[in-house]
Amino acid sequence: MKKEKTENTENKILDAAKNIFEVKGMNGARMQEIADAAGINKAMLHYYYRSKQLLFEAVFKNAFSLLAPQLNAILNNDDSIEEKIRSFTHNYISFIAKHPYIPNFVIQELNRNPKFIEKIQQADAFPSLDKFNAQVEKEVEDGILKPIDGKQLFVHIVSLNIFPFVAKPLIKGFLKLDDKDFQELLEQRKIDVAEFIINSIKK
Amino acid sequence: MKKEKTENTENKILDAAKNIFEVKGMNGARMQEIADAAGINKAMLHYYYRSKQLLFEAVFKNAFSLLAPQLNAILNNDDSIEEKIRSFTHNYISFIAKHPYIPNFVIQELNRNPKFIEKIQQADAFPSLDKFNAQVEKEVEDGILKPIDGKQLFVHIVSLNIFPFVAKPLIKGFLKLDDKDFQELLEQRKIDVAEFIINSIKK
DNA sequence: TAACGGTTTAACCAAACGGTTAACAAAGGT
DNA sequence: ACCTTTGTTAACCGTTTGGTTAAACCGTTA
Repeated sequence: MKKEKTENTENKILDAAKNIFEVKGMNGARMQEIADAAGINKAMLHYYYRSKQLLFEAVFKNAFSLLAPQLNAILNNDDSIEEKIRSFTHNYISFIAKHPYIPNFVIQELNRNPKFIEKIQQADAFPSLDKFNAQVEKEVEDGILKPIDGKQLFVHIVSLNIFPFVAKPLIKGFLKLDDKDFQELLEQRKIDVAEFIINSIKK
Repeated sequence: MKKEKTENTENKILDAAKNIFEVKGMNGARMQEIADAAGINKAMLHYYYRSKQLLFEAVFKNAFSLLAPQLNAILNNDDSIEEKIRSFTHNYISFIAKHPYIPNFVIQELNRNPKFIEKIQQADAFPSLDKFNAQVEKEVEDGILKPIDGKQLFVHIVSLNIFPFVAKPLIKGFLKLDDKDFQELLEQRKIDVAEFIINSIKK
């Protein structure tokens, strides 16, 4: 039937485009390459998405919308800061292991065109730090945490969790690790990173 | 005189290429753009560097050779771990503020072509972690530090220091900061990051 | 001053690129 | 049966790309 065909082709395109764009970026990706990966004619890309730019934006928004809920989870639930750090660290590293190209893709493309973040900021699920900041402030007052700024703590958390994925070749090089060693390092970090953070901030 | 002219042109090319490549990457940069920025004819690029690839590699090695000594400083001097963390954090953030495009450039291009790191590993000044690891082990034994793996500590340190530069647009977006706010956040991190790490690992 | 070498330029080239077109096929409605 | 809409293809198009070429430029030297 028509409808099924349509959805199939559209999804095949988006899926192929995702794989190519996430690895090669906007500048490195070729429309012909995406068409080949999707097993269709190049003209179909334009039929469904009009231009490379629009196809790319569709892929980018998809990738970003996978990332955002992970952050929202830590920012807006009712756990204590300590629990949030533990669960986020564990979940995030597991999540990225399933989507290894997303962090680098998002960061690379946001650096290429920083205005993208403004477009996305207006979207529904864009994470807000307000609750997290207030919660840190309260736990500091209550004597649960040592004095610390919520924003800096947030940057600490995302840095420790995301950077190893973004800088994988660099870290593999410095530490002289093969792929297996690196995987084990990440596995160990699911525990170590949370301990490391909590160790530092808890009274 | 001939020699001076040569050096001038060669340097003008390398300088222009650096500015363009570091911002746009290998795929985003255009030879014509580099020639324009250098104020010379496009053919000169090929006269001096033969191909885009070779010009790019010259730029990349230059950038990497600025980064490496920063790491060697922390890894191979005779300070205590605590002193190393303090000086590295302070110096590194200052250093990158002067060369803001380098971390992202190096990481982006290493992800595009992970084999680059192998070429560079054979170079003279490539940092080695051996001394740092041994030192961490010793300070743990001596009861100065809580038990921690040197490799993980190293990843913690570089993550906390480098990631904010790489993910600048992302962090600006999440924290709703303008450029001035972000600059202040980085300035504050020169102190906060070292405190944060030491807080966690010192007995 | 004429010949030489390294340097620089304008013009050119083939390939690759994103995008368009026109014709055709398949499906649905009437 | 016929027309309309939607989906698909091959061939094509203009532009941009990295790279080349042949000739000119210019200080040096014999």
